[in-house]
Amino acid sequence: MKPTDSELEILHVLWTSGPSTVRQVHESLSLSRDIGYTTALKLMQIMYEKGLLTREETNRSHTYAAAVTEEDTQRGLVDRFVETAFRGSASKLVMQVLGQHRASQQELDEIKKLLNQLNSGNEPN
Amino acid sequence: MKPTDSELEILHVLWTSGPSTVRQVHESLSLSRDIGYTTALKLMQIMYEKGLLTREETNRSHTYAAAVTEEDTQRGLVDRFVETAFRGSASKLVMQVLGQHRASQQELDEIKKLLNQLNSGNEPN
DNA sequence: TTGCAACTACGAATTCTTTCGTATATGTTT
DNA sequence: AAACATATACGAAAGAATTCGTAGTTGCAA
Repeated sequence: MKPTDSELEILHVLWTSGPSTVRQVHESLSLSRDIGYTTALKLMQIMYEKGLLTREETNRSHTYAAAVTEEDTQRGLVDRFVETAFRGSASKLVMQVLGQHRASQQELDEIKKLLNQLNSGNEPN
Repeated sequence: MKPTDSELEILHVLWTSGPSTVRQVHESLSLSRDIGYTTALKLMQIMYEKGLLTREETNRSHTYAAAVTEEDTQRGLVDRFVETAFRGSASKLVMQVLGQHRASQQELDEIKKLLNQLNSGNEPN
């Protein structure tokens, strides 16, 4: 259920580029790190067996696609992360992230808007 | 550098309870899951070798303490997590967390306050 | 002082992830 | 058709994490 880091890399390519062949995924991965073609192949085969990917088998080559959505996957990862790293305290995680990473004004505004929605019924800040 | 999940469990006990013997840590871990005494011992020995724990050796038993702070550790974990799970987008992570976990009014207020600080110089929301 | 209880050290099995080499099949080009 | 490029499948090695059994030491109690 929980994708490993390598698996996440592959999922990201597929989420971003849509259904792809091993070659395409491998080329994409190669941009950011050293990885052999058969390594990528093997990873994708295993992910297929695990149900993380679907694939369409043409004669010549297979076309793989993500079997899980980015949203669902991130939700699961966040749950796990809040639990293991912050002992369940989501707000501590949020504080930590906000304190430590630059966000654009627009992003901050979006977060504020969301907060206000979660907040509806209380006097504005 | 990156503690595993098991190592985080142990660090949490030490952060919470302060310096402890293997027995004390083991008892604490036993509350939440099945784990043998020598398993806890081995984990702590390895963490000591890795530099994650310090220890004081009395004749009879050793007293272990966390060699890293909770803050520093969480900072590192967050960095890694933002990178692997959210491709570097901290604000997406924040949105996801806020949307998916209940936070108390007080926590929401704290987050707002922090946002306003990050924001100083702009018209209030 | 003899023996029991509690402790450490260590080796080893298991499982998971990542990696790649090699064998083999299949199109394509000359 | 022969040779070449490109696919897949598969086995296996290497490294990390987790688990626990066993051996051996040490303090304490009867």
